[in-house]
Amino acid sequence: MPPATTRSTRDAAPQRLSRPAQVAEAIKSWVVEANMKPGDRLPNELEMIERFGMAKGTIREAMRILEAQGLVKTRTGPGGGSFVHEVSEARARALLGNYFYFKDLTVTDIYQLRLVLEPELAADLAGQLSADQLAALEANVARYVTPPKDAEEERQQHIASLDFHKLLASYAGNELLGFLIGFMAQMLSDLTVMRRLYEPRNYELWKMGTDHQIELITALRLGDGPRARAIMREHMEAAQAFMVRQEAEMERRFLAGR
Amino acid sequence: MPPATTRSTRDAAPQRLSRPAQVAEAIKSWVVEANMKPGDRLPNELEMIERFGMAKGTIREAMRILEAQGLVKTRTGPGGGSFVHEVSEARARALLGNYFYFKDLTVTDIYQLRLVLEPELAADLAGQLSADQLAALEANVARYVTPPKDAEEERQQHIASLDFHKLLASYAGNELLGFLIGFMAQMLSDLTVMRRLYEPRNYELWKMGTDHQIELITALRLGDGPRARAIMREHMEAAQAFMVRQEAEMERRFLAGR
DNA sequence: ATCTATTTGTACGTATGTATT
DNA sequence: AAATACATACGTACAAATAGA
Repeated sequence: MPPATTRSTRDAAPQRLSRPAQVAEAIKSWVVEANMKPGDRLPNELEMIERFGMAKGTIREAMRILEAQGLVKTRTGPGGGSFVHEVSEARARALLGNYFYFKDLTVTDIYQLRLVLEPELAADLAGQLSADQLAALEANVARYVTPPKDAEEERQQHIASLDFHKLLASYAGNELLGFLIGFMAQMLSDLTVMRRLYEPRNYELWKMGTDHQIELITALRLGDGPRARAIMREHMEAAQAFMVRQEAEMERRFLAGR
Repeated sequence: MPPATTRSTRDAAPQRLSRPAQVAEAIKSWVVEANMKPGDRLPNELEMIERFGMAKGTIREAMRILEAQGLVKTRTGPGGGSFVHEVSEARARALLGNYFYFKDLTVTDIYQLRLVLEPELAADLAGQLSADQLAALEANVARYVTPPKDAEEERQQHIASLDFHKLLASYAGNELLGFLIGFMAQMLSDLTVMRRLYEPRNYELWKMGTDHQIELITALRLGDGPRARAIMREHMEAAQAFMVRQEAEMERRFLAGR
């Protein structure tokens, strides 16, 4: 382990960090330099106390910082301790969601991105999915093949249809693209969908949405990239029109992240 | 403040949280429910200790968790304490960067997104920028109007030209789009650009890059959205070809976040 | 099933540091 | 300069969890 004077991964932050934060940064750069992998064990509390020459509480606060960032997990008991941990997607979403909590993202903002990114993903995935993955997509669509009876069911189906996109995102070869699409779907799920429930059930729109997804699965199975892209694009345009009409507002809350 | 039993913003995480984590979550949902804004003050340590009926260390660890997530800042001294804080962009980038630390993002992955997102932003900004903003962009380009003399200068210019995109990102009306473009530029800046320095200075490429940016500024000033989009698209295609040729690898390290 | 060893988790008292008035 | 109001850090004692004998 490097000396406690190792302050930061970069000199970009000239601020005086609190001691726990310094310790946390030191551990981070140690993890990088030692090329530690998820599952690798960090020194235990007592060792840390000795090596850094700091009190127990200070070390514990440092570990909490790393834990909050999703970089370590800690277990009690024999063989316990702190372990390097791969930041989970859920955590990353939550952390990024915190950033946007104070901004006021609109549905329009999100759809501006979905409109170009979702078709991109669809084209990528054409011909790349396993039978299992295609089946999972079909099973998801099955959750909303019947038109909704009431507003509540419509709400649930809307959430479920967003799961379709999360599923696709999880198959992405490009992890950045996959993460973003999953993040946006999560944000939309967390909307107070239809805060004012517009009464006119829109059968046409529901029909179009599910049809798009079914056609999309076919195109993906056949490996027809251009067609998958075009269908997704249409799907997004329809969804956008729907969402914007609802004037749905982003619900301001913090996401949960394990 | 809600009772300490308020565990999480959502019941999505069935895990047993540590007490500090519970306290942190309770405070978060309290901030949301009380609709607190950045700058608002949280109860001080002693009050927290009393309200949650927990020891000082536990409370402090909780505050550290929130601090690590960028949601609060703490000051010592009279009138000090913990304050709600808007998550900074730098912090959000760092936190998201941690997630990708364990994935192996390639330059190709990033460019797949830049290729569609940067032109989108360029089109948005056409006719929207103030004289100051346009001047700032021009000033940035001025940092690399002269061809690089050596590999080191080429590296610096490359970083500087990424700043051009960060600048554009900061002007974005769509905060999600702006954040992403800034994030990607940051990731690229952090690359070990040219780990193997290819010796053939490529004057043509350098020329094309700066010309694109100069033309782009003109299109933005004139409010010609389609043209701005087209130029940026070309710019991205050229940059992608360059980067991929360098076979640049992502440097695995943690970003700094204030 | 019980004990035991290991390691984190919680509690609390005290002293120090820091910024405001 | 001094008093005040806060967080910060330390050290110790004990509680809880978990794996293995």
